[in-house]
Amino acid sequence: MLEYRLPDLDLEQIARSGQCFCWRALEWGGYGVTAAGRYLEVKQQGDLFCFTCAEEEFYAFWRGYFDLDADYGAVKRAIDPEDALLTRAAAFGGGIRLLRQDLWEVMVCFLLSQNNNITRITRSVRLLCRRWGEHRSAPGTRAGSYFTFPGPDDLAGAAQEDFAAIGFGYRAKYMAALCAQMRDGGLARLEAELRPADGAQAERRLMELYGVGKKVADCICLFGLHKRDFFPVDTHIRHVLEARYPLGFPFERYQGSLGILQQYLFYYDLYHG
DNA sequence: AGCCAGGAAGTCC
DNA sequence: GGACTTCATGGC
Repeated sequence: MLEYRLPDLDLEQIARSGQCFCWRALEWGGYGVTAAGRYLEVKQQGDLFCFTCAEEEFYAFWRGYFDLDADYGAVKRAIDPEDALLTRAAAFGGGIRLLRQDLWEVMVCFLLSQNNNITRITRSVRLLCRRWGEHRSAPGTRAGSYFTFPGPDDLAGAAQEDFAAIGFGYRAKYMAALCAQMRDGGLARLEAELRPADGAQAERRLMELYGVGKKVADCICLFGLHKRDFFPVDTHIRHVLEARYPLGFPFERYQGSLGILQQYLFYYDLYHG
């Protein structure tokens, strides 16, 4: 059990932020986090966090996952104090961080996200993992075991109908096509192409995938490739931009952290009273 | 309480 | 511009 005091981090906000769909709220107040074949339980009390992993694994993986090397306080301080909405949004959802998630997991989750809601996406992902993921034991955690997120090769035996049956709806055909393309090294080749690419190239390449339009491609770039200047525009953000930034959002001013501000605005629009 | 309509982090044709 | 799957959600 590891304990750290960490700034600018709020587990509940991240869990509800809609950037990840593999977190589970546990009865005792902690969260079970599945990512890239690993599992961790973490509990927050104020700015004090208890992690179930060993220090070694924390530094090797989870520190990066939670993006703990980035200075979110600096991002918030750089917000124009005359921008009342952004200031309020950052105060309201200031515990959100951009997780460094697994690319494949993000691709699948956001392929599912179109015309869908967070609750239902989470449910579909849970069913996907339970059916095709690997059941592993997790000593030192309260749950004791977890299911990994199945990779494209794990899903070789899954048909379009199987995806439809776990709530994918009409998106099942996108998922089947994605799995077919990403099997047998396809995913590794795509990732090798995307990582070094600039934002525009990565976005264009992702949009070639069936079922991936600009919005989903932008989410994959932001959450799956950690390209921090993507600013996905969905129905909520579109509404905010139209209502609150009639002269245009100051994209140039916030180069380098646009994705974080997008998260603050999205979360604020979704949950503030 | 139980039903029903509108809507959900959009994309394809 | 219309169709698309399904279902949690809120209004009545």
